Amino acid sequence: MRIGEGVEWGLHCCLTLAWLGEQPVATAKFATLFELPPAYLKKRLQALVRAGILTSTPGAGGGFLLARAPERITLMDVVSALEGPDELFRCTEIRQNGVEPSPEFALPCGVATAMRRAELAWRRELAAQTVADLVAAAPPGAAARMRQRYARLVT
Amino acid sequence: MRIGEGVEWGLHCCLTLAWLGEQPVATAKFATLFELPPAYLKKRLQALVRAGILTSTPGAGGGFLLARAPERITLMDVVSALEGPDELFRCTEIRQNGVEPSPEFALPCGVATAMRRAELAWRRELAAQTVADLVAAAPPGAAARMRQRYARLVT
DNA sequence: GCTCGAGTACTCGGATACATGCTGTCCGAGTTCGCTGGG
DNA sequence: CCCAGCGAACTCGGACAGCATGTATCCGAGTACTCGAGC
Repeated sequence: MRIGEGVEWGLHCCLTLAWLGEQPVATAKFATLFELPPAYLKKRLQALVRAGILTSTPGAGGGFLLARAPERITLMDVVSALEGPDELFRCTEIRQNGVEPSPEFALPCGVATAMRRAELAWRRELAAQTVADLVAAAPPGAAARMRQRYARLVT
Repeated sequence: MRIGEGVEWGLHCCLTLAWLGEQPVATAKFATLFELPPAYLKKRLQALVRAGILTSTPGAGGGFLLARAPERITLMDVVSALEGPDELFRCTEIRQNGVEPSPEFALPCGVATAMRRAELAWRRELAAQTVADLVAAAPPGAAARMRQRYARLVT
């Protein structure tokens, strides 16, 4: 029960893209910025492209770009894109094992319902926060510092 | 990002123990009831013992028992006992990589804060529900059916 | 008939293998930029 | 001086290994019950 690193990477990349503005950022740039394995980072960013969160432009000067405004990218979007649409808790209906079918089982499993209630609270909270909120919550000047850091990187 | 099966097993076992009352239930009984691998199920139940949720009595006629009243066993207890105390989202502070230390980093990471907020909502919802709530939410007669099912098993 | 004892069967407990999925890496297809030659 | 064409470098994209965690299993230590012999 541990969320993959890709989520942290993806969120920081989205936040960086929001800070930098319109210019495409290549995988290698992100990998250098955060000291991450370039090939695997690219794999995760491609998942964000498939989910419609990022757009990718090939060729020299290409890279990744936010597919839509930061206000319209929720943390839920990023998490479900990188971790899959599956739920944390998967009910295998063990209550029905070893016993003949019963009309009682038409009702949803109480254990699953309880677990799903908690999971729903998690997803709701994730969906309520956007990349724009991350931008707003960052300390003042953070965007400028990242832009400078990025510019120095190109040199 | 998938919760282990042990959580589902553990919750159903706790619920069953609450239904059955005071009599200890051995691993083999649970395994037969739910058609689960006995050895592995035992391993998971032992984790619940270590967490102080169940008590175990060795010897013939032994088995597992709830360590305290169902009202005092929350889903959070069971989940953290079986999945470990670690958090879903682990911040590795990649924001600090590849750049000299800065006073900005004294502030908590915004990405981690956002993720933790969602995770806190999840844990809060888990802590708000108890095994007693599962008992109350079950359809009427479920406890009696389980008792009968268990009695038939002993035969 | 009652008590004591050893034996037996059953239980938990921890140490040991296997499988799935996350992590990490590689090479190939396509596109853009820059340079060069000609008009 | 301007333009077209070619080459090269850079980019993404998907297919291929390695490792860690979760899953599954086995054997050993300890305890309660049971049966039998002795009193």
